[in-house]
Order: sequence, then C-alpha cells, then structure tokens
Amino acid sequence: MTQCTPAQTAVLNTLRQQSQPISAQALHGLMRTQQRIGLATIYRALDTLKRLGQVQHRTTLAGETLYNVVEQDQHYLTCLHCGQSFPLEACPLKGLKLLPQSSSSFAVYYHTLEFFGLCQPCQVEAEPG
Amino acid sequence: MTQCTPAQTAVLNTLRQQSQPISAQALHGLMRTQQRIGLATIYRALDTLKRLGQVQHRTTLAGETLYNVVEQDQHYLTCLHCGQSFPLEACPLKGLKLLPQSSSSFAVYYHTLEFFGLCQPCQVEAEPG
DNA sequence: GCGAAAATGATAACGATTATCGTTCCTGCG
DNA sequence: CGCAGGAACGATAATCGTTATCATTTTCGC
Repeated sequence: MTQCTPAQTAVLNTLRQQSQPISAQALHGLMRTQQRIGLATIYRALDTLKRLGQVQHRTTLAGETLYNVVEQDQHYLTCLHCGQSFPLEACPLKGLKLLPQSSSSFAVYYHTLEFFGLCQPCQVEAEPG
Repeated sequence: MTQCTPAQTAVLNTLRQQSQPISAQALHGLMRTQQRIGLATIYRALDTLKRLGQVQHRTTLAGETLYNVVEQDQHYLTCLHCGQSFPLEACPLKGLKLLPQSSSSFAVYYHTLEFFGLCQPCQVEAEPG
C-alpha cells in the first residue's frame, strides 16, 4: 500500500512541482495536457494521498480546496475582506515542544495553521470615516 | 457597523450557546424552531460575522463548514482515516512571541490550527499485517 | 406616516465533489 | 500465450453545501 497506482504517482509528482497549493480542478487542467486522466481519478488519488499523510489541503474563503505536499510546511495570513492569502516565512510551531504528538496516542502527520484578519489595504478601507 | 441586524445578533447568540462548532445548516435547524429565519440569512450573517472577526470556521474532511465564536480558541486533532476530531486541551500557540501580528502590518483577528494523523484505533487498524 | 435603502425568506442556480457504471489495465493461472 | 477476476480508470450523472435572485418586509431619516 506504499503509494501504488500510476495515477497516484502522477498526481504526487505534479503536486511536488507546484510552488503553491493548487485545486483539484487546476491540477486536472495541468495534467490532462500531458496525459489522459479523468477528474475523478485526481480526486481519488488526492483522497488516498491525503489518508497516507503525503498530501494536505486547506479551504479558501471562496470554498475551493487547495492541495499541496506535506513537505511544504507552509502557512498563511488570510484577509477576511479581500480573501487574499499571504504566506508566512516560517512555521511558528517549528521547534515547539508542547505539541500533541509528544503527549498523546494520536499519530500526527502534519498540521495546518492559518491566521485570519485584515491586510493593510483592507484595514485602511475599513477605517471609520 | 458594530453588529447591526437582528439576524446577525440571533446567529451570534445561538453560536455562543454551542459547546462545539456547528454547521450553517444545523444552525438553521436549531434556530428555525425558535423563530422564522431563512437559511440564506444564516449564511449572510455568518459571512458578516466572519468578516468582523467574531466568528471563525473550519472545514471538516467531509466538506462541511463548521462555525464557532472566536472566543472559543479551540483546536483539534483530526483522524485522516475515520474523520473524527478530538479537541486539544490548550492552544499550543498560547503565549508564543513570534506570531505574525507582532511583526507585520497584517491585523490578526484569530487563527486556526489543526493536527492531522491517525487516532489510536485507526493506527491499529492500519498496521501492516 | 412616507419613501428610500437595507435586510429577509423562499427558491433557483451554481460549482465543487462524489457516486455510478461500463471499459481498460494488470496479474495470476491454466 | 490466452483467459478470468479484480482493481483502477474515464466520462458523466447525481449530490449537496453554498450563493444569487427577486419579490416582500422591515428599518430609519425626515
């Protein structure tokens, strides 16, 4: 069960080539130019890879799910007003000792961390006046 | 603009009464027993409250969006296999000094933090054998 | 009380995801 | 080497949470 099917491998490889999280449909758009692959297969592969702890995902304010390989331990500031996401330079949890895996029987593969608020331009815009 | 409409107030109050995050539709189910309120209004109110930084949300593995008031600084361990979520006792970020708000022009209202992996029963089940 | 503007409720529309189903691919065996 | 069984696939239909639409109701300033 160590990452079997060709489709799963292809999806994983394509994901690795991305510098940013990408949606399943965008992934489909990318991959279908190279090979014959169905959207359903992409979703199936992503689901399997997710369960294997190889791929993680987050949901944008617009409701689309973005996927990326777990190795990219990348987190974001997301503006509640304009919806834009700004990547953090480093994971604030890096090096923390009090994380769950050390104290529980739950096996942690990865984590998601996201900050929500207002970006500079939207703060200005929202000012009373 | 400080939390105006009756619907928004009602939604916020109902959310405050919840001990756990709840979906918009479940919220609708709850609230409509007390008063005449449309599902669209719930979504609208949640959206506004979200932008005001009063309400936050997360998306389950099943794809439903769960809402809760920001005061509940609650985070979870979520099992990739069975989908169950287990609340953490404390926020690992509590007291951290290197958080984004201190170093950027981005105004942070709240954050989400979630750990993914396998719960004990699912680990056992997934063991090679 | 009157009119404009905002909010609401019911429902249609939308879009991302999942289920379905016939076909294709792979593997082991005769 | 051909064939049977089972897993994976692709295309598309179905599902379901969310959003848009629109007629109606409520809210406020005047």
